[in-house]
Amino acid sequence: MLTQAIEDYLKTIYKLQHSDEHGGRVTTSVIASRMEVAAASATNMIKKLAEMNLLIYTPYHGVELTASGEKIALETIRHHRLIELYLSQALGYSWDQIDAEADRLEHAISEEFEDRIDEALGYPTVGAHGEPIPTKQGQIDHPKYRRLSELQDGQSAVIRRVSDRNPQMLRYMENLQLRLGTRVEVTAKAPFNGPLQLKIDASREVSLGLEVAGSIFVEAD
Amino acid sequence: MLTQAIEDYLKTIYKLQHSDEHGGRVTTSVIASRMEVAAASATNMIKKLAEMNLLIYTPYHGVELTASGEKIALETIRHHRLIELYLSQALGYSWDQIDAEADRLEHAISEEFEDRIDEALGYPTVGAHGEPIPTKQGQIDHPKYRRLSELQDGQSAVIRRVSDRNPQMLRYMENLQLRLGTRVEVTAKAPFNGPLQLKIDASREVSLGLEVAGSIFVEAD
DNA sequence: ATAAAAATTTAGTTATGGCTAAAAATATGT
DNA sequence: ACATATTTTTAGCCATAACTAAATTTTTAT
Repeated sequence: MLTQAIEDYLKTIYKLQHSDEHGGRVTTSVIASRMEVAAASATNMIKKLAEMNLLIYTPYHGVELTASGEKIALETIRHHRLIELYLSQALGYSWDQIDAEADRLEHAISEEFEDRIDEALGYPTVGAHGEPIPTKQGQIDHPKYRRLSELQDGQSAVIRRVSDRNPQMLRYMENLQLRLGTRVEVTAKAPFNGPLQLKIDASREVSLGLEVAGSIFVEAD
Repeated sequence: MLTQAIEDYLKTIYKLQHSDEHGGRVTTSVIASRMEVAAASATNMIKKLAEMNLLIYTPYHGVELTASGEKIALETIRHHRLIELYLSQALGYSWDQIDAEADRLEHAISEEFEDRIDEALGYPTVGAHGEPIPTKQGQIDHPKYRRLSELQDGQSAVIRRVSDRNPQMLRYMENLQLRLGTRVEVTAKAPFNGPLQLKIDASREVSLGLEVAGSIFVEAD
């Protein structure tokens, strides 16, 4: 049976596998910390998922999803991202509210619901924060955008994705009108990991800390 | 903590208390049968709910919700009926599909979601099958409609509510275009619990079995 | 009134998915 | 290289909510 917990673990593991942060190695502690459970709890679930052939588990060294594990992860992620987009497009939710709501709804909806909101949204390929939405067949691409924080002084770019990890940060970005598709230009970069000066939509100027700039992914010209 | 199971039991008990079928006495076996669990499972949960002061439990004789139990039940029912209506109005679901979907979603949505679909629907007071929607404050009225099966030959009435218990029956009704607000006239009643002859919207004539007619609630002229 | 039937509760088991504490394995620093 | 620190696993426990089988209570029928 596919419980909510199983779907959550697989989703988390998939995202960890495809994030550049951990160098591909997805360990018990990283999973436990993302899931906000004790390491022992993660070990237990990992053993169970290995038993179900949803991932390959090398004790003490980490996990890797199998094809069927990845399939379930992508279905869950598809649900999540379609729901997020629906919440923001159809029900007027703001950027910072959609993730938590979708986290609960993603396990409760049927295929029917998935199909209907997919249709209502016009078969979108990109979610509310700019993440790719896996197809029903489990296809997904991983466009490599640069972090806004990596741009050089004078470079101009368009916002393509934002990290959805921190709701407060999302609210901050929204207040600055940093949205998907917004054009930004780095007009100055302070030294010693200082903030960067940003021109938004060729009009307003703001100063942006590196933590925020590192959570914004852009396509440079 | 309010688990899904607790909400489901309270909702079921509330509905049983307010149905005319069981003469007010809500017993373990009735609850167990509606919840589709073993009687022993129902006993366990009832004891737990009594412990939580959500109902008054007289062993061997049945249960009665307390004010706080009823409040939770009505919140759950409100969620359920708003979701059902949203599924049918905004996403084009048919009568027979909405109950099952809402049964899962009702436990997953936030107050925020409730408020937003309430607004999107224009603050409705009646659900997709004609049931009253409790207010946010927990108010609800119980209009007493007559069953279509109780009408006499020649009587005319308007459909105000249908039972949502049987999806197949709901599909059958939809096929006959028996909807909320539809005018029906009993043109003949066969003896020995036989079917009744019905004129729908002053045009089509159909023969309707008593089981279906008993699941349709009308307001007679 | 009492025996049989039906309903209900009790007792004990199971699966899920958390937890802590202790043991074991791996990684790190000198 | 080896002692120490860190990570991971094992062992054992807890809560939830289901189950079956047996015991008990209530209801029904004679």
